[in-house]
Amino acid sequence: MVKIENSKKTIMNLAEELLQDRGFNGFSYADIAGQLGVKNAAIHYHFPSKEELGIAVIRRYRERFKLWVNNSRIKDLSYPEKLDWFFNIYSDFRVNNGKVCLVGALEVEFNSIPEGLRKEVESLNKETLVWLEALLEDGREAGAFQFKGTSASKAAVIYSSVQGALQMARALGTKKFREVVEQNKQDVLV
Amino acid sequence: MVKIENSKKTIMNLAEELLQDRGFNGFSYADIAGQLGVKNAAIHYHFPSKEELGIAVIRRYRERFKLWVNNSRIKDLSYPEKLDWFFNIYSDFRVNNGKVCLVGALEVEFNSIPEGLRKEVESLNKETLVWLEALLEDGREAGAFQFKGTSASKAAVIYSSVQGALQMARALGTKKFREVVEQNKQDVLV
DNA sequence: CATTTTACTTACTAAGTAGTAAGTTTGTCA
DNA sequence: TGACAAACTTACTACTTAGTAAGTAAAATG
Repeated sequence: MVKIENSKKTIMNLAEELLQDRGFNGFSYADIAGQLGVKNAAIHYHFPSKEELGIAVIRRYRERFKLWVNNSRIKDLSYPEKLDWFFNIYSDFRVNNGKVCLVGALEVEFNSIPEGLRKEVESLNKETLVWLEALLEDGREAGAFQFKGTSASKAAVIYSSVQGALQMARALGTKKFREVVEQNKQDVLV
Repeated sequence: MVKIENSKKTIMNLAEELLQDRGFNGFSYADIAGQLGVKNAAIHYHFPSKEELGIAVIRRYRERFKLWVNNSRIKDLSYPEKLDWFFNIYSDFRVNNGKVCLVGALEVEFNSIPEGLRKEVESLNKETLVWLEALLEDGREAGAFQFKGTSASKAAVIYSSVQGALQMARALGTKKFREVVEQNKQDVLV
């Protein structure tokens, strides 16, 4: 018997990577078990269904995001620095094996994933937009940002473009992703 | 024996819809055969492998785009009208059963689709960006558009954001997609 | 030390996957 | 009318999928 240390966490880490690499329909329990050197059923012991595994991964991601944005290390940054921090989340995805955003990946498969997963994706998407919208709103009032339209619609453009750019970079390379980030920054920084 | 009229075309139409609805790994030959009322093998007769079917669909889409942009009905439009035409392609996707962009869908699955398909996606993505970049470049010179940065990077932001917004609309609704289109227009129109 | 709980393996099911080979029906054309 | 090709069906293979039930080994607990 092969024992995994910190089983649940390790399985979720792998599932998260696979999700960002191939999407929900693109990986199987066998992929996870294989990489960990255990049998399929060992994964089912910790996460009876694939839906539960997916939900656990996104729920953890949501918690992580909540912790980050409420952490003083990020809360005390200037407005442009906060925006940079946001872009860097996705730059790290790109650099780290060409991952895409969890939200985008699961929304492409939205019509073929379980209900519970869809709800989690919706929540994560909303929470991210709410944070970004507040940043843009406050930053504009403080004179750090400038842009036309509402901060809600500008947040939607920025988030959706970063999401799309991570996907585009799969076909066109990292340079294309960086182009999108730099253009977005130019578009809002005073 | 059930005969399909215009078999190849009908199969490609269905495959395109399924691709935009669930992605490449999200549909099977059985889905197509079932909807057409024929057997699996009938699909294999026209498209021996799933890769060939996928390639055929994207190649046809590329041809269609080429024909459109070279058609006088679009070529003779004003710069803002051309931009509107571009956005309307994707608005139609959204309205028509919440489809997403072929490029985005296949780039999410990029690491788990056949080689030949990846090359087609890359080509379609490039061709779209080249057209949009030229529109922005010429429109800016003519005084119809204004934006910071290069027309290449602005084209990348617009295209990736529309791609991302179609996905986002799956979780957050059509309103969110429209928000992104309107914001993009405000960002470039003088 | 005995018992129970945790974390796995073995062995399986039922369903779905792409793909193939051989046979059948139907329309076309010489 | 006969031959042939096009467009299917039947019947199958080999493989992968999520998920389950029963058994085992090791660690924790009393």
